[in-house]
Amino acid sequence: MKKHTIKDIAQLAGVSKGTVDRVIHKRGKVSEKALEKVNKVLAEIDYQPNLMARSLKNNKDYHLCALLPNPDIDPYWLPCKAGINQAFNEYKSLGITIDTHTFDPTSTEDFLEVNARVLSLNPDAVLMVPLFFNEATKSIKAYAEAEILVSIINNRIGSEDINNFVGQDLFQSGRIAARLMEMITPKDSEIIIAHLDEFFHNASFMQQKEKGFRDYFENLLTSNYTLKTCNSIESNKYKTLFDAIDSSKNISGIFVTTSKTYKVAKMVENFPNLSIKIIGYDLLEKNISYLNSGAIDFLIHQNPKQQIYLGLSQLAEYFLFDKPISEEKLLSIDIINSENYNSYLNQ
Amino acid sequence: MKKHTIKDIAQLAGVSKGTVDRVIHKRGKVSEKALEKVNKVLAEIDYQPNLMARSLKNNKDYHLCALLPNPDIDPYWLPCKAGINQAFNEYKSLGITIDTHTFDPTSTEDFLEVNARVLSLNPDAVLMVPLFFNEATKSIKAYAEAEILVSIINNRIGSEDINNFVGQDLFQSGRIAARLMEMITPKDSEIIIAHLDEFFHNASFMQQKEKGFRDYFENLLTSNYTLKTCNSIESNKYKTLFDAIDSSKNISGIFVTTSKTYKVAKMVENFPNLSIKIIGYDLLEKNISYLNSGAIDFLIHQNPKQQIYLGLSQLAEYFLFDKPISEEKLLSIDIINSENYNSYLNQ
DNA sequence: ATACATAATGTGTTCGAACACACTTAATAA
DNA sequence: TTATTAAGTGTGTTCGAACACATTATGTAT
Repeated sequence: MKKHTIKDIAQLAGVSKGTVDRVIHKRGKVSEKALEKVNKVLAEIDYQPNLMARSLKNNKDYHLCALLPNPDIDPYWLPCKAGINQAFNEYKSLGITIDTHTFDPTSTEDFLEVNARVLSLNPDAVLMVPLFFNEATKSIKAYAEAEILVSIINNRIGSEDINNFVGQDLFQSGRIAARLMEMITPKDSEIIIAHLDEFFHNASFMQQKEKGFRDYFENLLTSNYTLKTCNSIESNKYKTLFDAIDSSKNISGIFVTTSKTYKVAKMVENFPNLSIKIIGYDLLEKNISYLNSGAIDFLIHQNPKQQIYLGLSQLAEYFLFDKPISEEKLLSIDIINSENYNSYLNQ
Repeated sequence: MKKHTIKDIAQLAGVSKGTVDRVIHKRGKVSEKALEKVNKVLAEIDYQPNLMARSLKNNKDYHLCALLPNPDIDPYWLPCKAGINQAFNEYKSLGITIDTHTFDPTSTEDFLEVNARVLSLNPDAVLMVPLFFNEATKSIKAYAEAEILVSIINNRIGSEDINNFVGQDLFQSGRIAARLMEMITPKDSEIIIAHLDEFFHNASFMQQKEKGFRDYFENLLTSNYTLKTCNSIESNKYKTLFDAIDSSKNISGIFVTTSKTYKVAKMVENFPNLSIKIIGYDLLEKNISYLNSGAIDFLIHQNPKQQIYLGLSQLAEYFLFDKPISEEKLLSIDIINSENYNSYLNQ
């Protein structure tokens, strides 16, 4: 398993390295005889170009922009900073620069504005959380026209100009929650699917989870749960959810489709006589605290840190080593309880 | 954030690149005046050597050996092949070769023999599953004397000559199982901890899981489960476990500390009147099949593929880019049910 | 002052791929 | 026949770090 260089091949084929180079890169200007000689050698050996040398010769700096919601407004995005740093440290000595731009997740205007700013920086690629469908589609088109690669994470939206998606299968995520819920609640009891989010843009993602959740229970032959959906928003102090619990004293579980699971855990404290199991999303500090106290039973980990790290590293390796970018990278969907959350925080 | 090269630094400091090189590598033969000038420049800028150039100049081939139990004998190790391939493909163009050596997990002699063979190959590093404590310790010492790096995965054993461990916290893994078991079994019922393994060397690892499992239940204030330990081996058709279930009609759960969980699921089919929850280990085909049928409730994923991949890639990046090797890398401990196993198989 | 050692410094080459450029050959037109 | 073009081929340089080697300064002994 010797390592062959272009020089080796040239010698074996009895031509110069220039000719070998032209054959390999199909630059033409090669006689049939020479082409044949080189191809014969190439067929015999397994030529693997030295990526270090290639990359050194190229010696370009690549500029990536990460575009995500402001973690101060939605703490779900907090771990992303660590993911970006990890990618930054890994690739900074290889000619990759990464900078972060955050936008207000409550404002489509801000989203567009930040995108315009990023576009004007003319980076080589953008990694974006496409929170708002219409605005994201528009921005992505603009990037494509400027020949800027676009990867998206967390929320899958369709577009021909997207090179790469990293995230989870939300429908399946709902099914996982349903299976867990089935295991810890009494048969045929009543379960609430709670959508807690002031951000309307999350609607479609919450619904995918709900669909998966309902799908699981609909296909259960051995039991007959009652599922109720409840939309509830903070500005209303989540009154709809409170009323739903209050009116029916038969609720055994609540599936919270967003990271605001801790709000539900807190609310349930008002009903000490009820035994309500709670399954929700994301390793926010407050969620973990309720997980530890037993108020929350399971969390599903959407792993924003890993999402952004994988998205960035795919882009970096594409530029540096020509590695193909996978169109879609689905992360594992992690089930979290009070005993294993710690093993994920240190990842 | 300009990229500085040695030539840049030389120019800024008013010396030659040779002098800068001597300062950076502390090779001596530099006058105090020159040293000062160069250090001043180095303090001002953030010099990051170009790893591509460094690695190209080095242009060494590094040889890694992976040493693991034969997957045909213990299917737990089956996914490792994919992990090795992944690392191989990632690093083959960068001058890393990896070859795999398997040993019979029932034979300490074979383990020693394979280790001797690997030693005679004189690789740069060995990634080993140290199945047998004494024999592994001995082999590791031999590698260290030959100045061969040693990483271990899956089973942590202590030794000064080990550079790196990748695996899981088995005690915590037992606690996770316990928490799950608590959630799906009635209070104060009887639970069996089943050690199913013909390989005596696994004893200590099974015991760590048992300790964690018991630790969780011992610290429970609100309930009082009865835990029984049961060692059972195949050559005896797992009769001890059968008798344990048969004698007490009050068993609500079995925690299987090995990947042979499917054996227990199969056995429980003989007791259709009992409702016994089963929690065990590893994504073997047979285990997944019982997970789908509902006979197994949870599996804990020990992720052998990821373990071996991470171990190998740490070694590769150490040789190629001088990245420090972390002494210990603890993987997340994944909880698997019938709905999320698929998201792990595609990782 | 000259010879000679040693310290200090600078220059040149290498790694492999990529590509610019110079050169050779053959073919065609004037 | 000579000039001209195009096709084909080979040579040389670059990327940045590492290090061998050549060269220059500085000192000490004779």
